[in-house]
Amino acid sequence: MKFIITQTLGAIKQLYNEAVTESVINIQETRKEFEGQVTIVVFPIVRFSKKSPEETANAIGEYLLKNVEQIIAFNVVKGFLNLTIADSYWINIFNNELLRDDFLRVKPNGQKVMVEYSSPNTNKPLHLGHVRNNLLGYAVAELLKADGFEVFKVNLVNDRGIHICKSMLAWEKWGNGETPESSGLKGDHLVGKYYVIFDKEYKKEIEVLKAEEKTEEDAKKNAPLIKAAQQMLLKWEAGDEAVIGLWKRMNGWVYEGFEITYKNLGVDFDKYYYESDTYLLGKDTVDEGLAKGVFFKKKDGSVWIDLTADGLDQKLVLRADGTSVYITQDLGTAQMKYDDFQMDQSIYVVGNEQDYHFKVLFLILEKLGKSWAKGLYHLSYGMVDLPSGKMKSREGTVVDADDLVAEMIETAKQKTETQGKISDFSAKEKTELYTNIGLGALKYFLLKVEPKKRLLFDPSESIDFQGNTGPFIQYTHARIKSLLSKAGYHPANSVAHDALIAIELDMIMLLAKYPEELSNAAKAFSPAFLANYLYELAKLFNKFYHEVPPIVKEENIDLKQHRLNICCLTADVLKAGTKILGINVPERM
RNA sequence: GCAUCCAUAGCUCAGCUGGAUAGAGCAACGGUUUUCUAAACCGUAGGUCAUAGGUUCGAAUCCUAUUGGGUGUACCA
Repeated sequence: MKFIITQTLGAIKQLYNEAVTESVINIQETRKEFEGQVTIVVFPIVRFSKKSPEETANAIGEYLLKNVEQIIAFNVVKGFLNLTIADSYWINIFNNELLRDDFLRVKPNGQKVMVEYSSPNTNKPLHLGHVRNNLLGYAVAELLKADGFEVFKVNLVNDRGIHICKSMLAWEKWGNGETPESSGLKGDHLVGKYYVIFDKEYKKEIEVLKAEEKTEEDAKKNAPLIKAAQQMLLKWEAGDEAVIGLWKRMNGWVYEGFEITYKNLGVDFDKYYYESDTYLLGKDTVDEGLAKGVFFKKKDGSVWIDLTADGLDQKLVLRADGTSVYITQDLGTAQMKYDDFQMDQSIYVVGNEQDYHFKVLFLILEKLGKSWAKGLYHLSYGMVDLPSGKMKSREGTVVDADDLVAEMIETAKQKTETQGKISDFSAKEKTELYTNIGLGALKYFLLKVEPKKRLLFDPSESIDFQGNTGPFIQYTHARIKSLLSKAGYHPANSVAHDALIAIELDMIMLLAKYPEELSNAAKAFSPAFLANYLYELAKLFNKFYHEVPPIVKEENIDLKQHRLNICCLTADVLKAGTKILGINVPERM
C-alpha cells in the first residue's frame, strides 16, 4: 500500500504545489458499505489544497486514476476518497508474496529478550490466576520469537520464606510422615494441604488468644504457630540441617507436581532461577548506589532512596540490620540476569498488584545509570476473579489449575463424542484430540482478553466451545484440512486467473495483514491482538466456505487451484498463529 | 488521603497511532443440510460508549473534573 501514499504525495505536489509529509496522508481500509478497498481521508489535506473536501478528493482521485495503473476507479463520499484497486494487483500480491515459502518464516531481528513468567511460590499448587500468568508469559515469549527476537524464558521460583515454613511446620506436626507415594496425592497438592492446615490451626490459636482478651493484632503476632514458623525460617537461614533437609524434600515434591502441571499446560522454560540462591543478592547494588549518591543512609543505618521528585515516596532498600527487603534482591537479580544474558529487553510477567513495585524498581535502576534499565518492562495483567470475589488459597476458594484442565478435557470429550465424527480414531488419537480441544478452549478464553483487564471466571458456567472460541478456530482448520485432502490438493505457485469475487478479495486482504498483525501484537506484548485476528480470519473463512460453490467439484482447474491456495494459506496462518498462543489445531475433529 | 488501572448491548469481550451509520460471541427469536465437517452459515431484536465539560473540520478513542469498581500505598514477598 506504500505506493498509494507515495502517489498521493505526488498528487498534492502536482495539484497544489505543496510538499507535505507522509503523516498528512491518512489511509484506511474502505468500510464494507462503500465501493473500493482503500480510503484516503482528505480532511488533513484540505488546508493545503484550500478547496472543499469533496473538490480535493475528486481532484486527487482523478490524478490517481490517470497516473496509477493499479487504481481503476474511485468515488468520493464527503471527505473520503475511496479507491478501487485492480484484481490483478491483489492476485499478484497473493501469488508472489503470500504464497512464498518465507511468508510465514521468522525473520530474525538480532535482538535478545528475556521473558520471566510463572514464578510460583512452592507452598501450594497452581490456581487459575497462575494459569493466566503461565499462558500469557508463554504466548508473549512465542510471539516475540515469531517477531524475530531471540527469546529466553525464565522462571524465578520463590522457594524460600515464611510461607514455605508454614507448610513444613504443619507437615511436621500433623503429617504423620505422609508422602505423595503414601497418599497418592500430587506433590504440590500435598504441600498445599498442609499450608491450609497451618492456616486453620493458626486461626484457632488466634481465637483462643482473643478470648483471653488480647487484641487481634497482638494475637496474630504472638500465636505459638507463627512464632514457630518464624523460628524455623531463622533456622533455615542459619543452615540447620534438619530444616534444610525437610525443605528440600517438600520442595522436591512440589517440583514434581509443578512439572506435571507445566507439561499439561504446554509451557516451558529455558532457565530456572531460585530465590534461595538469589535472596542475598543486591547488597553490592546498594553499595554502588551509596557510592554514587543515589541512595542515602539514615541515622539508624538503614538505606533509602528518595523518589518524591518523581511523584513516588521514599523507599527503603536495605534494613538497618543490613538484611534485604524484597526490592533489594530484585535489584541484584536484575543485574544477575543481565550479566547472564545481556538481553536488549526484559519482560516481567507479573500481576498488577505489583505495579508500584516495578515502577520503583525500574526507576532505581535507571537512576543507578544501568544502560539496560530502559529495556525493562512490567507486563502487568489483571486478576482473575470469581463471581464471589477474589480467589484465596488459604480459604480454599480457588479454581485449581489441574482440576480445571481435567474438566476442560472432559467437556471436550463429551462434546466430541456427541458429534460422533471420529469413531475411527484410536484411543490415543482420541485422548490427544480431547486434550487439544479442551486446552484450546481454555487458552483462547484466557488469551483473547487484553492482559491488563481483569477477568471474570464463573465456574458454574462452562467455557464456550462455540462462537468466538478456541475450538471454533480449531474446527475451521480441521475443516480446511479435510477439504484439501478431498480435493487432492498440491501446492502450485501461480495460476492463470484474472478476476476475483468479493469474498476471495476479502480473504486475500485479510491474509495479507497477518505479518503486520503479528508484529503489532508483539510490540504491544498482547497475544489478545493475535487471538482476535485469528478469530476474524476463521470467521471470514467460514463465510467463504459457505458462499463459494463446492471447490472439490470445481471444473475450472485454474479456479480450483486458486481457491484451494486460499484455503491452504488460511490453514497455515491459523496453525502458525494458534501455535504462538500455545494452541494445537487438529487435522480432524 | 495519595497513586494507579478499569467502565462499550442482558452477559463476556473487540474497536490499531482521533475519521464515515460503534462491532463480534453467548443468551432470545426465525431460517439454512440430496453440495467439500451444522463446533458452521444467514437473518431479527438488543446501545445516552458511566456522567459533565474541553480540544478538533471530526471524539468510544486525546485532556480535565465527577461517579462507581479493582489494586497499591509495610523495615511482607
